[in-house]
Amino acid sequence: MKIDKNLIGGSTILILLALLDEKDMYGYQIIKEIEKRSDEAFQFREGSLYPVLHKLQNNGYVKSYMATGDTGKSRKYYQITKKGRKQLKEEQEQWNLFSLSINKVLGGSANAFS
Amino acid sequence: MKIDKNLIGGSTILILLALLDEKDMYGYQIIKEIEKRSDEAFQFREGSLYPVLHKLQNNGYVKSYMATGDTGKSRKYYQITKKGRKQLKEEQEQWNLFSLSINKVLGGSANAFS
DNA sequence: AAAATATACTTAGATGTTCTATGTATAAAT
DNA sequence: ATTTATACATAGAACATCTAAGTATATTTT
Repeated sequence: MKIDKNLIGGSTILILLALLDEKDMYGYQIIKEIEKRSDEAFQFREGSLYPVLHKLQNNGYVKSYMATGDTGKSRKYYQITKKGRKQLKEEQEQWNLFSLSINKVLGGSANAFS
Repeated sequence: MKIDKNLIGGSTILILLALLDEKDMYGYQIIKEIEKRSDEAFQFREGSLYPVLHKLQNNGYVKSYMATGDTGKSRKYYQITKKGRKQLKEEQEQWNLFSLSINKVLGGSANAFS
């Protein structure tokens, strides 16, 4: 099953910063990695992802550099910054609280998660 | 802490249908109930909630009726429909998968949820 | 009694975000 | 040689939410 786009929307930045906190990655690689890890539940298109990466860079959460890897292709790698790591921590706390709160609100419902 | 609006956005319909699956409620009551259950983490404004209720009604997920309760004030109660309950089930499955997938993606990160 | 606050619903328009669609270009596979 | 996968980019469309304002009644405070 594919997940409704506007569920994912709010957590895009969390996902991106979490991945880049592991290692530097380039855009296309991020798309493939997210697909793989989520068993295809999350699917980003380039037109959706790249503008977000640019926004992250404008906000100072990541910086980028060009590099040519083992292949001949030139790639734009993104690297998380100190400010980005701080933001990541904030986003993780937000996610934990959000997830908890949803369960609280649905908790009153007798057959939630039935 | 208050939760970032665009995290909540994607799950608004899930929350509303889950509440209305418990009992009929009117708009203002829904706002207060969500605040209470989430310990103020979720805060909807009227201008955000009412249009969503109207959309739910247009989609046939809820129907509404006017009623004057114990007070003299006239209120518009919303009631979930059969179609709405079907949608609720779908939204719950989506939420479960979404929540799981986020954890999968973040799972690779050494200090996720640290 | 008057004023202020809480309750209750509504909508127009601004804002913001994502998606579609399209373009460019190279490397690998058929 | 042609197709597919890789790789980045952006304009404009489409969509959703929020702000702000308006209306009206009931309750509480002064």
